[in-house]
Amino acid sequence: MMDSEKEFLSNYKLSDYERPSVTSDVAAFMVSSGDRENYRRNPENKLLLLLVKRGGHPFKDKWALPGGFLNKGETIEECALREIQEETNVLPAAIMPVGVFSQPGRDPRGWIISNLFVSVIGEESVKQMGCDDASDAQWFSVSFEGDENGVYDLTLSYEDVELKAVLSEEKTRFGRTFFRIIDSGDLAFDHAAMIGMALAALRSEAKNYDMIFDFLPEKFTLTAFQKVQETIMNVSILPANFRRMVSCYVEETDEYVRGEGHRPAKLYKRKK
Amino acid sequence: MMDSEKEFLSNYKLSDYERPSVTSDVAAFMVSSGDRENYRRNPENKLLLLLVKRGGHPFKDKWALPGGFLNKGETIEECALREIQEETNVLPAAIMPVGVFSQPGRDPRGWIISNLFVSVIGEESVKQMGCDDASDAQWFSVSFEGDENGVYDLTLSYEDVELKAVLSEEKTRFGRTFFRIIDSGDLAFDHAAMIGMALAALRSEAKNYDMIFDFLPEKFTLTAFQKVQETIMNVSILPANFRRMVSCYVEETDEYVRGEGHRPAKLYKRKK
DNA sequence: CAAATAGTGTCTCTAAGACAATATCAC
DNA sequence: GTGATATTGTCTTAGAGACACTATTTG
Repeated sequence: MMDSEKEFLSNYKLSDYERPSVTSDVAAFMVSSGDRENYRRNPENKLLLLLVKRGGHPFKDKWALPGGFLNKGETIEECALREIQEETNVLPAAIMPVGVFSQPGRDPRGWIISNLFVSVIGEESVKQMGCDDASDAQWFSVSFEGDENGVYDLTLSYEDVELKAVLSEEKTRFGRTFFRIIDSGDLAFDHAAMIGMALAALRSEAKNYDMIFDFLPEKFTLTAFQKVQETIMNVSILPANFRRMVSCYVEETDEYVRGEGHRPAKLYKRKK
Repeated sequence: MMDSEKEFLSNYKLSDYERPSVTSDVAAFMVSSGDRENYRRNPENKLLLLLVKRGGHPFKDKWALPGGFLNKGETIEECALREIQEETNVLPAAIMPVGVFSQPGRDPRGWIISNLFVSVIGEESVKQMGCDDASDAQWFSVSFEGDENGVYDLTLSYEDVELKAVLSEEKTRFGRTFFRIIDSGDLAFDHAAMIGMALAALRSEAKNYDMIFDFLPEKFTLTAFQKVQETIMNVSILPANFRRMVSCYVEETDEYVRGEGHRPAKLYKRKK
């Protein structure tokens, strides 16, 4: 007879059942300001996603989201932060949970459940760390557009590497969107579907402006702010309206950006 | 030397690392129409949550969300649906993922990660299955209100059982809300925090109207629709405005509800 | 008729989109 | 001055909240 909880727990064994391995994978995004085509024109922005080239089987030489196995004593969030720091040397300010992937057979190595996160990294912090072109981790520029039937083309490109995947958008009864893989391209595992969900989560979150600050340095112009928003959402916004909408989230500084070949822009910072 | 992926996988072993146990837990909600205080007055609604009384250690005789361990070969969603069906004999139309709880030490039995889902069950289907008062599974009526400091009182009551927990609302950098337990009341594990998150997810989702239909029978009056919405969101809405807002989600039938002591109401059904 | 809910019409206010106009710099 | 961005002002429109009003039934 075991009466006390203490006694019960000291005799308790979890190990009779088979257990899955658990991973955290991260879709880390960055917005980079590209080159300017003209000395006085503002640069175009690109949305970048970090991928790592797999060195071993399975999916050897294919590209995958960074991630790794959960260690005992850490949360899945800590695991995600650790993995992204190992790849980039940057510790992101925050990560956002996107979903759990537990479909049997999704990983040929066995029973593996993956927790997907989105993280946002500022261009500044990545530049400081330098970028090793020979590394197996690279930032790919993202293009993700859907047609009226919910078929999305995902194109990821970095120098002469171009990964193309095709996804089909599905809705759950609760209105959540997820993606079914039509063509995985050269992406490992079910990571094409993960990237789709991560992009959808990123775009939906970007409406709140709050997360946009993670892409920006401490002080920024409203135009830079707007370009980041437009790049993520893949839309264009009239400057007058954008300024009105974000006015309650930012406050002026007394600094300006000069020497750009046109009217100087006031620098703002996040309010509160 | 292993060159082929096939060869690699046939030799691959996942079992060298310790692995966590994984569960799916479900916050199953129902809206019941209570008694009417007056022969011609419409009944008040109550939001109900299904809890099970724990028969064994740990947390023996405390109340918990229904849930159980993930089996090999099923997704966490299938596991959640299976668990809710085992407890209620009802298979919900849909479940919604809410979050993953992986804090070390959250379960005294060991390393256990829990996937939380919300499900919505129609009053009709529960009534059909009958309700066993001697069962260890019971529907508790929910009260969940916060003050201006983000401190929430969660009260769950069923007959003479009253569970009271206190939670503090926290925001992640990405604007997600979660809850820290101040006082767990008589709820097992970290389930008080889970219930808080489930309620927040339910309320946020209820804004879309879509999920409200899962609480309703196939044909319903607009007033019934509105009461469900008001019960979940804990707000009150002017009928004229509510009708305007939902008009695009419903379509008329030619049936009426008569004999209620006042003007008959037209029955509607979900559009498309 | 009284009590209650069912259902409609319309005023106002606000937030977002469109667009015009002005301001200011580097060259 | 020219070419570019920065910044402001205002018209319009869509949607939500408030509220007054009418309609219909049962006891």
